[in-house]
Amino acid sequence: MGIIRKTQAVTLLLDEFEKDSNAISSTELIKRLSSKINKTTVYRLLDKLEDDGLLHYFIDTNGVKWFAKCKSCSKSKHRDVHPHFQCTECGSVDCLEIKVTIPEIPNRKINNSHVLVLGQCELCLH
Amino acid sequence: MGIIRKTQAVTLLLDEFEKDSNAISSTELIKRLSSKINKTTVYRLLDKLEDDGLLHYFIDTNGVKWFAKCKSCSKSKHRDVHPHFQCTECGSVDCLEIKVTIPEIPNRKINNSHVLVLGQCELCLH
DNA sequence: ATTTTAATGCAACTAAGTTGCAAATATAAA
DNA sequence: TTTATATTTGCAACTTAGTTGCATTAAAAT
Repeated sequence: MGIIRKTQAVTLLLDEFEKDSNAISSTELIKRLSSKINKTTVYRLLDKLEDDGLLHYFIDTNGVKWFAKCKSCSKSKHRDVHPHFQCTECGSVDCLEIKVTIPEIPNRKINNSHVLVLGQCELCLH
Repeated sequence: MGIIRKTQAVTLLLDEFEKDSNAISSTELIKRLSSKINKTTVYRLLDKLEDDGLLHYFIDTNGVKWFAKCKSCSKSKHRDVHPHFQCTECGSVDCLEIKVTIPEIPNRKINNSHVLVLGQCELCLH
């Protein structure tokens, strides 16, 4: 079940992703919006927006959930096929445009894959 | 800080990984060992054994932490470079022997990468 | 304007994981 | 073999992320 009504909370939440082109963790979002939206609502909206193909998420090596805007997903074809990058210094996360190929595996059917690349981001490199 | 003394708890914990060649989630381990080892100890040992290069872990798309035996890791060179596979039907997880290549990315330094492949395992395929 | 139905806030809850500290136990020393 | 010392363990209490049920609010449809 996705978003049906365009409420204030929906607008406020999506605004955060306009401001910030990187991925945002769910806890960070809850902090940022705490004065305006209840955390329960934030969790529920994130779920729904992910359902609708407007956001996608993935989980980093610490178990933290990160959300980001989808660029070319739809409700039916919602594949966050792109890898994500996390800086081991500042912790920031963003989406990568590169393509990673997973080889076939005998006796298994591959449906999807999640790739998280760890390293130093542009800012922390200098 | 790694394992210094070979206690009963260490033996019991490592036994679980002998019995089960697949990866085991931390919560599953805590359940299995609940009558013999306190959960605090289980968490602490998992940390230490990971430190020592005897176990490695990764996190699945639900945020669940899975541990597995290392085959060729050491304390200094502890890289779980291999991808992991999770069956979307039964939820089981294991280590893959395949090699996945991550291309260079401009303006970033790649240190490591985590690959999780999702699909149907050998058992669930039939 | 009124009705219908989705969305929200709140409080209480669950589950995973952590912390501090006292007691137990493995190892080294005598 | 016993004693000393330092690591490991269990316990209880805590933290933090995320969830649930339900009454209230606010979109949107009539």
